[in-house]
Amino acid sequence: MPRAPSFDRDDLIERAMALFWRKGWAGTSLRDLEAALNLRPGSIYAAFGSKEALYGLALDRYAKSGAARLDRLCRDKGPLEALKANVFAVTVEGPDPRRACMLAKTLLELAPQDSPLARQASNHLTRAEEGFFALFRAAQDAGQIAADHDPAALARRYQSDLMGLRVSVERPDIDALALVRHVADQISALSVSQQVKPQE
Amino acid sequence: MPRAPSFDRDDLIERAMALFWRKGWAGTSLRDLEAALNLRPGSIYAAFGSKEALYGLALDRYAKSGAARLDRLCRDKGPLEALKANVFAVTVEGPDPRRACMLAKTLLELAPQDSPLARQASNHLTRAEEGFFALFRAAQDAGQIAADHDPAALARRYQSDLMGLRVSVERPDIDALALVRHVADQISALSVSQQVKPQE
DNA sequence: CCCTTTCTTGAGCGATCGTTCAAGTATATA
DNA sequence: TATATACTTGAACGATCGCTCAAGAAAGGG
Repeated sequence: MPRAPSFDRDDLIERAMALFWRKGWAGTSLRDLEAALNLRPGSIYAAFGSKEALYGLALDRYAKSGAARLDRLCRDKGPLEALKANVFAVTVEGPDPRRACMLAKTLLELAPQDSPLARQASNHLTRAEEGFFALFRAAQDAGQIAADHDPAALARRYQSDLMGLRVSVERPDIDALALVRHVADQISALSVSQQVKPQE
Repeated sequence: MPRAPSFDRDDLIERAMALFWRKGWAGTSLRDLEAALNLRPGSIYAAFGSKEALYGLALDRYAKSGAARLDRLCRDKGPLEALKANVFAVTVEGPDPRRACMLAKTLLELAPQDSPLARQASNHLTRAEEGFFALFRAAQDAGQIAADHDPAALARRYQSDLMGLRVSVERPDIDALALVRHVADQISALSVSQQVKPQE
């Protein structure tokens, strides 16, 4: 049993994720990956099989780290404050701010060509929405959100708002903080009953 | 002065726009364009100069048609109802529903590589936001929106919400109508004073 | 009619894409 | 130390990319 691989597989996926996230699927060439991973093409294909498979692993890694961040925030601050803090975390704070969601970018780029990666991204988004739902329901159970709000609707809306925010903050000429605060304040406003009923 | 071009330039740009919008910049090859425009490469380059120049014309066309739709809605329904109707028009109704905004797709795909097309898309988004601002202010002047709302903040937020919605509705497995209604209802709720002040 | 001017064609350019694989290199076991 | 078994390398493959250009086709003016 000779010769172990000289690289750390997790570290490679992490670096591939950063590259794919920033430059997109078509914008990232195998040559780019070779440089970022410091690996020759043969090694990349031996380790991951294809560019598509590596992208899939990067997607999984991205989704997992997002869920982990939300869990951490919830343990520290409780459900409602976690949802609020998460908005700031993915837009104006943190190590990777001002970047659109990788799942959204994947969906927009690859859904038109029916790529399995688009379905994978959509599945991750569904699971993320379920996570938001759990937090909104917990917040409601704790009395932090008025009883006449629907946690499922809030979760759907929260995710949509987050994606819109994260597209917006990629623009160079926008007041990101003001926009993010506007969304965060609306989450705080959920503590009181909604003002206007949905129209028939 | 012999031989006029056998094609309608506006029609070509329209068809190129539809293709670029759906498949993106990198996802649309010159071969795809040749087929969609029924033109050989020489003619395309004689007429437009480059793939990039044609994409730029498609972006302008896209932005212009969006502004025209909003103007039309405003004439028919007044400012606030136009903003509401526009949400439905670009998501669940119309001839091109369930498609993300072409400006947003351009921004996400090309901003990382500092393409002039990304700047062009961002400029169009800024002008669209100014259009939203004008309508929110008009609605406020007409008494349709409570006085303590800031039209600039509403316009910024409206655009962000719209981009989020339009990413969301590209997903196959989402209740688009419920989500869109949630956003539209919130616009209706602007008629009453905001409940919670922004935190310091 | 011919001539001039413009538009149209499509073969094919160099570059780059994702990918393969035979050859070389390094390490644990015997 | 010798051998077996991986891991690593990088040249190069066929396909496709955006794009060019010389040659052919079409239409008004004489």
